[in-house]
Amino acid sequence: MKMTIKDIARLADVSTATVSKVLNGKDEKISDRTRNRIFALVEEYNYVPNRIASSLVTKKTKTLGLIIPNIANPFFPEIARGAEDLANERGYNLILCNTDDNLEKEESYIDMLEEKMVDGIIFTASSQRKDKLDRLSKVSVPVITVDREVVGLATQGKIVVDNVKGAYDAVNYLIESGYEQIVHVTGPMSSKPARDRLEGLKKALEENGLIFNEATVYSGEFKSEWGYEAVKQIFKNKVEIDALFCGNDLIAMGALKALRELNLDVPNDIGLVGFDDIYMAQMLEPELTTVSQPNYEMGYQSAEMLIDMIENKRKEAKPIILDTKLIIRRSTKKR
Amino acid sequence: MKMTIKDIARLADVSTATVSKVLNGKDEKISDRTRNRIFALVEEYNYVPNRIASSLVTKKTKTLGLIIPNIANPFFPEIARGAEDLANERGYNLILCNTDDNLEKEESYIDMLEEKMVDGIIFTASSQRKDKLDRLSKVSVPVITVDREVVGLATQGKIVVDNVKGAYDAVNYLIESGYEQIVHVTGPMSSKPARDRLEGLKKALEENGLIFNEATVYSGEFKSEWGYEAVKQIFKNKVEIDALFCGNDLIAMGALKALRELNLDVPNDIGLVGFDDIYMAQMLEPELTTVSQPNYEMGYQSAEMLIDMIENKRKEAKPIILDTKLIIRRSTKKR
DNA sequence: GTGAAAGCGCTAACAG
DNA sequence: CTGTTAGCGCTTTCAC
Repeated sequence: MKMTIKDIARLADVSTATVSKVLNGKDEKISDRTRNRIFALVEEYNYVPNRIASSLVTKKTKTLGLIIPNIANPFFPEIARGAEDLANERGYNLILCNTDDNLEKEESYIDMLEEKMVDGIIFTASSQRKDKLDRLSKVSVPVITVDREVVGLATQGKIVVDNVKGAYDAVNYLIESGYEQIVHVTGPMSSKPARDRLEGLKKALEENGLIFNEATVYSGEFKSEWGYEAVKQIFKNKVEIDALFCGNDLIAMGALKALRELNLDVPNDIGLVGFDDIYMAQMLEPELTTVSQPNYEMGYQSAEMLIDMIENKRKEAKPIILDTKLIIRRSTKKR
Repeated sequence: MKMTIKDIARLADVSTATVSKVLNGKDEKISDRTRNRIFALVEEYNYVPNRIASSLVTKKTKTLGLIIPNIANPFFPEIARGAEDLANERGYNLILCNTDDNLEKEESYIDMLEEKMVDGIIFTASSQRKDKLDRLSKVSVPVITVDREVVGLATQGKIVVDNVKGAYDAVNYLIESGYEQIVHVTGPMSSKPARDRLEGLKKALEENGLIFNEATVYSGEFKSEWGYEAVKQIFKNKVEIDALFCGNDLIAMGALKALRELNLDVPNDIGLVGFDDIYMAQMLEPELTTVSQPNYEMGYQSAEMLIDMIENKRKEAKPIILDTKLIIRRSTKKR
């Protein structure tokens, strides 16, 4: 039978208030005798406090929502793990929500999370269109946006990576290595990271006196299938291209597969660079040169920022911009 | 300001009981007029019901716990995704817990989940030792164990994969292909899947008239690092070996890397087979022959079984044993 | 059709 | 040092 605080109180011959104080460590003025008696009873009867009941009065659930497009996408597990680790350290739990980049699912999860009275939400948005996301601006708990920021959502916390610089570094490195005809295969331009990475690419080209050509950008999805398809498409016609800068590692993986089928050697015929440094990147043959994103760190810091906001340890949430790092492996070489 | 059911009741000039009924669809005998009035108010004032409060009375949280070793391990995201999908379909949420195969963390998460009154738990255990897991047998909600069963935990639901058969098929195929000196690099023997896969290996050897030799089993961890290290270890001495059957794909990936460094060709010098068919397997060079596990399905079915149990739609939970499938790719060949 | 009232299990003043 | 009391926001009989 399930024990309640009342049962323990009765058995210990004290009031529920006393038990509550002891259990919550607010027991400076409780005698050791009763404290010990209570703990013994709790142990003996295997009493488990009902946090639902206490949440109802404290208005804190110690639960956060984590809204991401898809945990099965290798980009997100590290973020989730980082967030969960920090949350756990601070005594919070995480509710996992997969949206498939679908606005309706996003809104429905936000509703559920609010109903369950989560203390805050970590959110990787599918869309940048503020108007579509006005549901988000009505949320009554703190929200941290991670990776893909929601433009126009001013009041909330934000953790992003410097995608412009990351792409700039990568392309710069390609050019320095002697690659000259760089094609960019990337995700949808509705996504901020895709736009930022494109911007970094342009900047690097310009600074090196190369002209940017719209036609060298293949925008599709952040998936390996798209990388594969794009490469097949690109090489259907005779083209002059010696390097592929991919919007993320999944695209690069698909591209690599297609290049192999086309009997093109990486890095000798074509230099290949990805973005993200997912675990897989180092397992490819050749190992993939890529731009590493601190995913675990992003998750960890987003949870930290969020909990700080919840507990008022941080008044104003200024955006955190994390640095990327170019990881040079064997899919590129000096020529 | 946050609306409560009282506010809506007052505004609609009805009792909270009526509002509650309408909101929960128990409104057969409520007039359309009041029903509509209530819905209008809910809309207008953006009323969000407090599920914490209702959980307190209904004793249902519509929340499940998902306890896994590590979401960053590529084996688990698919399971998590499957479980979350079904949960979402049925109106449940999932709390994510990473244990790192650590018993203490497992117990602490179980405690947290019970305190938060989850309706059930999906659990991938780190250990098979029943005695150490007696915390689990005291849990007051339904538990489904996935992938790694907890021996001796009779009353609960169970979803596993036929690891014996999976391994048997793989090794049988290796032998049929002409490989004869098969070494097994696998995870810890404290894990049931590792033991079962070893059993399948033995069975296949025996049936083919080959003798099994303890010394050909390298038991370590289910990680790529171990696969790498094991191969280096194996080839330190002159050895006769023409195939590597790995306990999982991560191990196979590490092994592949080491083999490459040793200038051994896969599949010509060495045939390589993994287990799991994680997404990465098809991206390797050569693409990895492996035993596919229905991970998404496992997650999905475990959540389904669990929710059925919670809602009494399933009285007794008989174990579900899912089939594996040998996926032949280019890391093995007929010789 | 609808409402009054009791209570879910806990915390938080405040009083003593 | 400890207990009394009054809720938290909701659901659920049962009565009208």
